[in-house]
Amino acid sequence: MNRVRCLVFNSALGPLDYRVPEGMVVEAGSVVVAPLGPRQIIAVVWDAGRLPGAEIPANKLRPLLSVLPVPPLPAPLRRLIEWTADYYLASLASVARMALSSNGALRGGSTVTEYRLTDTEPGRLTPQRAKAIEALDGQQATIRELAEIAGVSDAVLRGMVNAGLLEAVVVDSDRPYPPADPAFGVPDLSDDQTQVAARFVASVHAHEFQPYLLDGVTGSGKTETYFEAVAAAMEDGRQVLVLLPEIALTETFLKRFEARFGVTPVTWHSSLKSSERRRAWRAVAMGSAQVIVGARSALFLPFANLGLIIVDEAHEVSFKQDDGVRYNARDVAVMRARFESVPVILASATPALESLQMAESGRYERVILPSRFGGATMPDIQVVDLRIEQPERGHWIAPPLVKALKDRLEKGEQSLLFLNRRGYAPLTLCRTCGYRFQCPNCSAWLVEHRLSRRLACHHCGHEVPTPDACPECHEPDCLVACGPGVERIADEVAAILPEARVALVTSDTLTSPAKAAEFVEMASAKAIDVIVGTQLVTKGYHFPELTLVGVIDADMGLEGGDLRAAERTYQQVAQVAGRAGRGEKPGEVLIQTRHPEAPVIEALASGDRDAFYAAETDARRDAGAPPFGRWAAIIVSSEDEAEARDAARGIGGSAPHLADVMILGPAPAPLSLLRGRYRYRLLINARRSTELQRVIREWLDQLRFPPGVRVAVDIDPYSFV
DNA sequence: ATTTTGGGCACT
DNA sequence: GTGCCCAAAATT
Repeated sequence: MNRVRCLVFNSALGPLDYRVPEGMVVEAGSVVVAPLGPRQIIAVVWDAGRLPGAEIPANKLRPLLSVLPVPPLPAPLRRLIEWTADYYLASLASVARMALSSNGALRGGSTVTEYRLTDTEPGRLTPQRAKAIEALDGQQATIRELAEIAGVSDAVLRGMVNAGLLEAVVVDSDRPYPPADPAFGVPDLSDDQTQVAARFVASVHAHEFQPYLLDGVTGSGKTETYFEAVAAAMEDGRQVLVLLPEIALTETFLKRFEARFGVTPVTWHSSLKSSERRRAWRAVAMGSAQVIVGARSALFLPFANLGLIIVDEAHEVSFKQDDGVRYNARDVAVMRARFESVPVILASATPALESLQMAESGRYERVILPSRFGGATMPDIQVVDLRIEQPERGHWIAPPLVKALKDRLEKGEQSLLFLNRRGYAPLTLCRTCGYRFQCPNCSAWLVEHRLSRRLACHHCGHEVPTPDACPECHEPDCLVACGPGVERIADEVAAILPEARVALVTSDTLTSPAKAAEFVEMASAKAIDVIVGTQLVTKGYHFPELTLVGVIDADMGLEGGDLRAAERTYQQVAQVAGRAGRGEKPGEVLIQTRHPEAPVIEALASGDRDAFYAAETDARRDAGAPPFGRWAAIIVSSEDEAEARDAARGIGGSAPHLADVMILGPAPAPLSLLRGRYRYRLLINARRSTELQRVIREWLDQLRFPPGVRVAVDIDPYSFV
């Protein structure tokens, strides 16, 4: 009797056993179709003996229906799925779902129909058709994509197909990607870079697990250095995974890759079209995709033959996923490298304290790129005390920064103002009655977006057009914007420097790769004098003519519900400061703050990174925070406020009493209402030696909750929200 | 998660 | 007895 245990993608179901029918060949990792009641589901055959559960009598087993034409999920990926589920207290099903996130990829051998312009001489053209012909020269894509490129509706293109102006080309959706050439654009490296690269290359060839912490300031050439390791893996015929925070996955990065390897890499991120997703997934699984550059979800791709993992900007908090399975891609990347027996490079100018600690303890090898490449010097950093240098009422740029901006404009140099807040103003209220615009689904204010004339919730996406009158007292023209957002700062710059060309750079303005490219083009052509931007400008863009960086509010990050607020502020300001003076002219950075005496601000001002890390290390040790202690959060949510509260109290009431585990709460979560769900939270602080996951699992396993209540566990949380 | 089953209840 | 609603059980 040939029975197999399978993992199904439904968290409410445990592993299920099936019979393998005569003539069917399966192995661990095979993706199969199985019967479940009257339905057919997709399942993965798992390694015998690795999933718990009682054996079902043989006469109850139903036979598997078929094996899908994809390579079996490799063993290292199966181990990674198990580890991730176990460590983050998630169900195997929810983790496995991430590994098979491209459902279309599972059925093989299909084609897509793409279109391209024919040589047919067009007769008289409608304006729309002329526009399309202009834009689509040399392009080949599906109708929908072409419509996007040309900026016309798909009806226009379908008309052109009928008129013979466009022709159909049937394309194999499994067609291979063009090969990258490790010898294409070999750069001249500095001595430091050469040495570091040589270690990476040796590790790649040795094909053994070794985590590296690649520590080097912005502009020290980390990317060029790890590209040599990428080239080494290519030469060995092995695949490479490069993980980037979503916002750093820019045209700029892809261009640098292309300059080095002759082709753009295969990308993996949330906005891939389903056909691209499918092609990439299959190419990864077949081993034909050499390099995948992707956001955190790329970690769970079924690499056939992985040789190296790189996590760039490894300190980035966005590597921590905060919905669904709450995993930290940086940490999971190291585990994947371990299961794959390959080196992993964590690159950052401002490493996370946890990573430095791992290097300290010898578990990671720290390699340092000490200086800026090409002789550029570090910028000069000044602190502007907002309590003394007060901006005008209703303004946020203090006099010293105003002066510096004017000075740069006169010299024809570029400036960058950084404020990590989208929109015009974070709060809108009525001057007459005091009404405040709040999200109906979340305990958060609606942020005014003046460009789109809307009030928006940044947590759930709720939007309303900005009204003219107060919805409460109906008084017209009584709404006041409170506080700054980047749009408001851009207005302020325009008022101070009427002749300056100001560019606003946020996820609201750079909505497509084309717009991002246009911005980069204008910035390098010096058609922009002042860039006002959010987090987005701190990543992936290189402005050689930029000599002034202004941080509008360095205190903002310190207020939020972030367990690592000081560290994040340090990283964010250091990153944006690193944008200044990357060319030949030296850079200057002005940091506006109300707390110039805060250790993080002092460290930034003096440029003394080690002092900051030392102070932060002490603070964390005292607080029992990572890496010296462990945190976890239990978040209880329900659409019914009382139900959520009761469930949270039930959890609190049955908390284990352990000497080295401290439990705080339950209390309403900082965002006590989020996307229509009321939230309560318990925090658990434990010694590092504690088996925190086991404690929580045993604690929660004995409890039962009403159907509408969700209980989520966040291991090593970042956000206190 | 989705489907099936079965109990309780009103109505014929 | 039948239809209907809802909760509980089963799904391998």
